[in-house]
Amino acid sequence: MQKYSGQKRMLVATDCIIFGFDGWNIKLLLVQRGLEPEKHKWSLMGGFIQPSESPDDAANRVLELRTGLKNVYMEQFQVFGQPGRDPVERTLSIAYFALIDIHQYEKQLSEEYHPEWFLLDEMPDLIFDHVEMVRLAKRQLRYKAALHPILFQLLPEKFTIPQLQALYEGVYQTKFDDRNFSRKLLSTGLLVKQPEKDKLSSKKGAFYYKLDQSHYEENFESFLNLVPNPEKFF
Amino acid sequence: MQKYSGQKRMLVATDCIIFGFDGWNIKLLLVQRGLEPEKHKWSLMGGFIQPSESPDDAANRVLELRTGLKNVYMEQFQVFGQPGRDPVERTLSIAYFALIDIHQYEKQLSEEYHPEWFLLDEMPDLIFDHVEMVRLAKRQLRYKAALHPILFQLLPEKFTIPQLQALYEGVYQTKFDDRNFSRKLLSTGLLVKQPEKDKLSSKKGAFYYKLDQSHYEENFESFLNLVPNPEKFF
DNA sequence: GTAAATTCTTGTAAAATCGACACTAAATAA
DNA sequence: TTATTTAGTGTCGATTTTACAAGAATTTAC
Repeated sequence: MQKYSGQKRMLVATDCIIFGFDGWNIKLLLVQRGLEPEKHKWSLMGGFIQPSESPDDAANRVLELRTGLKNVYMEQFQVFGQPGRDPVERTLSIAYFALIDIHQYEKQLSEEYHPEWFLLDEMPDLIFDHVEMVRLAKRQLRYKAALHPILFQLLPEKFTIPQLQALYEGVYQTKFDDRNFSRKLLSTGLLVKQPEKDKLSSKKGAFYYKLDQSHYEENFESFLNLVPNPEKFF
Repeated sequence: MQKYSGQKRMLVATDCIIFGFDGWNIKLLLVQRGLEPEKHKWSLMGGFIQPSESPDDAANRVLELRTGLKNVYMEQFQVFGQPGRDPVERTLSIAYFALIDIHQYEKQLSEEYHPEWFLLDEMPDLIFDHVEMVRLAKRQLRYKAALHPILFQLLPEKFTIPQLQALYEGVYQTKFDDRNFSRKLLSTGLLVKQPEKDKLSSKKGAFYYKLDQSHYEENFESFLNLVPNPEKFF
């Protein structure tokens, strides 16, 4: 194999900010780092890109290895590459954020790395520049979710409108008008009403809905307006 | 220096899709590749990241080296990292797009690498996966410009509303209603009217405007609506 | 077993925004 | 002086958004 001479190679990793939603709060999945330096300190889930892998492959492999989950919504959002960010040696990190249904995860939990969920405002100190990664991932999540229906990925297959609203309110840390929210949501045509109600979280009970999958994929690019004045939140 | 053992290092480059606007059409600045393989074939402007540089530093250095331009609007938008994308050896590329005032460029042109401007639909074959990079950069440009006032970066300091409209029409390959466009634009409060008119491109002459720089920076995150039904164009 | 309480969902009306089209104004060319 | 071109403002109806009200389905309290 030919080589480009006189150039310095470097390690490249992926790190993934994994968001989950437990019905009340947004959470973040963290692990304790398994190797020196900073061993046992909390960290995002990451790993080095292998020779046969694309960055997306690597991010998916790491996610599956650590959580057992496949086919997760994941999006590359930024490269972190300050020369000194990893004190051991020059390492570039491609940051992803992933959205998973927290309950689906609990069943498939991989025990080996004992990951834990943290509330966003109870996050421990993280290694390297991971705090900054989380900050930008939150920002990116707010940005993207203001325009596109990605937050559905955090809910189970069947969910109620009040659940979805609680999720939006968690992401934007504010209250929305219930009446307008549900009407806007239904007018998108993304939801398919189910015959059953969820009777756990309220007296009256709210009907379950599913995503209209084909409609969802077709209209993923078009802009929603579930969040009034989204620029206020960036 | 400690090392992570058992991991494969790789080359990391930046490639930059440079957009310009000549008053009528959007153009792309390309160079002929200076090293084997594919020497002399057309290519985006790129270069390897050096040990002391962040990816942003590298992208700016390459841009200045090739065009003489500093302080250019530039945005990282995607990592390209398929294992076989560079046949010589594993190379990751962090893709940026840049927006420059084509006339300002012409004066500072660096002759060494004889770059050339190409119309988007008269683009030559490019090396590696650069055609795909350009495709995604165009898409990203349309996406971002539908929401945020980035296209101003392609115009000189003083410009007219019809010029700006021509630019938007070039990006989206469509006609907008002149009357609605200018009214929307003025209502953003981003523009400061100048006393002089541009008398070159029309009989009546259109007033020059400048960007209100502080207003521009403050409101960069808020969403515009200069492009009706933007989702149609993605 | 009835009334009160909770909360999900549909209604309504005012306000703001958007888009289609008309028209005026400024300058030049003939 | 008149015709021509084109920049920019006006108007109005349609649509969308927001704020606030009321109705409907349950469950709990007594």
